[in-house]
Amino acid sequence: MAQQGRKRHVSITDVAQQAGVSITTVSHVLSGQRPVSAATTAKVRRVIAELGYEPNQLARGLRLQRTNTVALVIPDITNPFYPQIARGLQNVLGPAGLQVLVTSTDADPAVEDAAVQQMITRRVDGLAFAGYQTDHRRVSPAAEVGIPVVLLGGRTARPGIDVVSSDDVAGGEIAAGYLVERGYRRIAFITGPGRVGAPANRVLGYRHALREAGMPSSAPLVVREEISRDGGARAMERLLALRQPPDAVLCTNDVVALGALDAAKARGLSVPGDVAVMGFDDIEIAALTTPPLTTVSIRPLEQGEAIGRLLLGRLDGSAPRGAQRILFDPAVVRRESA
Amino acid sequence: MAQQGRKRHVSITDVAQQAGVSITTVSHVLSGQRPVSAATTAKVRRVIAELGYEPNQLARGLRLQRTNTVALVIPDITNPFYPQIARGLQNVLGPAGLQVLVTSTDADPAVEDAAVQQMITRRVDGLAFAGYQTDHRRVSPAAEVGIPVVLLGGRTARPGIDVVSSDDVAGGEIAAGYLVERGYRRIAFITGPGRVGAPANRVLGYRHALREAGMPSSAPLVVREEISRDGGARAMERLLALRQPPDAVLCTNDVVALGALDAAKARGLSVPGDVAVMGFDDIEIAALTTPPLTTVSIRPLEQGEAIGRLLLGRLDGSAPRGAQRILFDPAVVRRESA
DNA sequence: GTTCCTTTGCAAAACGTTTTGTATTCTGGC
DNA sequence: GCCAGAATACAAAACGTTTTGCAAAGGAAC
Repeated sequence: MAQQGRKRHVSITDVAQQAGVSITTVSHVLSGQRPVSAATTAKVRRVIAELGYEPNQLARGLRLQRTNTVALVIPDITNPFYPQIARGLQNVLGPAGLQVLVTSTDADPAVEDAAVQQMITRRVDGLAFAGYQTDHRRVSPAAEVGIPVVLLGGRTARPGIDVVSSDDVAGGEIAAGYLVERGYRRIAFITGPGRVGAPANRVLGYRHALREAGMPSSAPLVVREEISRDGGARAMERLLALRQPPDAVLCTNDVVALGALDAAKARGLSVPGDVAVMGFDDIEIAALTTPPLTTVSIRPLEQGEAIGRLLLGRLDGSAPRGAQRILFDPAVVRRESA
Repeated sequence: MAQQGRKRHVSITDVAQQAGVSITTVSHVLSGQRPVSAATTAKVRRVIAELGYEPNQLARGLRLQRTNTVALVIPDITNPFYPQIARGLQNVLGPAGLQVLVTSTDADPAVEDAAVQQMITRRVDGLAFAGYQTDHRRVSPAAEVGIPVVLLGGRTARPGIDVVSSDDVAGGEIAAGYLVERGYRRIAFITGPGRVGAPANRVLGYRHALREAGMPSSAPLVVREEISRDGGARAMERLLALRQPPDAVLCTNDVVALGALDAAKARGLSVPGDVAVMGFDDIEIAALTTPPLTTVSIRPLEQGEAIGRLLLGRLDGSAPRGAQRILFDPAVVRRESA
């Protein structure tokens, strides 16, 4: 019987009837938009409490042209990066009464387009979008009808669209800088085969930092391998076999670092005593390796919060006219491997 | 300018005007609810395409009393279990045109109640709810107004509310059965201090399986420790110090198993040669330990899908009247540690 | 006692759909 | 040539709000 749901939803009309006033008056009591006498206010409030009335958000949205809903369109909620984004978003949007509609697209452009379209028909108040190679064309239908859009991880500036992204170049610099500071003299980098995207940018930052420090950062020290645990192990073996092996190695992500750790262990080397290892991304596993992995966090939670603030700013009109681009400096998470 | 969004939303009225027909006709063309002449149909369709018209889901929902939205209320989207649920849910709901509204509550009853209330005012078509100690009272306001509800992980039968849950007792049985089958003769269990919930049920299943196999499953072999990596290590040390140490140990979850692995390694024992180790939950890390951890998956993705199907069944009325309770048998994920 | 504000409450329109009842036109049978 | 019935299109109501324009009532000033 609880299941049956015989109880009808109570509407503003019910309240008005029960209180013996017009729905206008009820609305005004609720919004304070126009003054209502104390007596009437009290009566209406009592009835509202008795009946447990809550305004229908659908009708409200239709009238107000505002749904208090924000869309989050991402490649895959199952990738641990995005739940953090979602959480950050909710952290700042929730207190403002907004809720989050999430869709995973598997980074398929057709699915992405459909999702954006779907969100438009639902009249979401804002859209946070992340693709694989985040492309502003995916979201332009939303932007065109005036929905505030924030792109996550866009590589380059977009025409008039806000972007939140982690600064991978800075990340490479920061990581390398940390190692330099800790006294390592020969710092290697294990990266992927590609020449674009986060891995490439991290190498860029690494090179820059080492150049500044007057240390070598090229040829034998930068090794390209498949981005995987095995790839990391193979790369590490190559580095350790060098005539002048590195005393520290930076890995383009934590999984690769895991492989590097494997290879070092296989050679009987101690980490960080014989060779330091450092990763990127601070995935959950990083805290659980032996030794626990020193890594660089790209602060997804804060990125999510930044997206939320950006959206909120657009909604209440407090944001500047032009597009904003918020870059996050990654942060070193110091554990024991470096 | 893309940002400005001067383009107004196109409504059914615009289409009707442009096509020189009434909005009724446009609606009928779209729904096929009543026949419309071929000529008119063609004309209307052309205009719709030209204008890029898509019905406003808000207005639609208001009229139809159906929003094509399902709420997912969970403790924390950041806990890797729930994104899998979310994904499973979307997998079955998406093709039916439903979208998912997600909220994290941190398992705070006040927040949970607010979230459920919020979802009701949004007139979601269904509600999937998971709490820490999932309690049906949290969701009864929704059930009372006739919103189909599915509880995730409820421990006992609920009055008329569908439940999806993993069968922890069966999980314990399956895990222990697997070890028995592989020839282990002295099987221990590391569990938490509590006497209720998943850990306790797993122990129950384990006991049952061993009793059936005529093996010991009590006193020194079941050890209670804090559920953490360190706790796992301490428990394992106690087990290994026994006069008759076990040849296999089951851990109440993967993190505890990680600790057990640590302790075995510290003693210079090989896994699974000297002692086998097995976990529960199949978290991401499980595949990355050395040796990779054999564990038991509670199949969260499938649970999410089951929730979706349950909800869909309630929505299209194809479900039986009574409440359903779907229990998932966990599945052994065989790797190398046992 | 009239006039003029101020206070208080209501009626009606609008948001964008779907659906029902009805009016018009067409078709064919007689 | 008329009529029944089918085919086609439309007007209007309803979903549940918020907001604007007005009207009624009350009080103060003259």
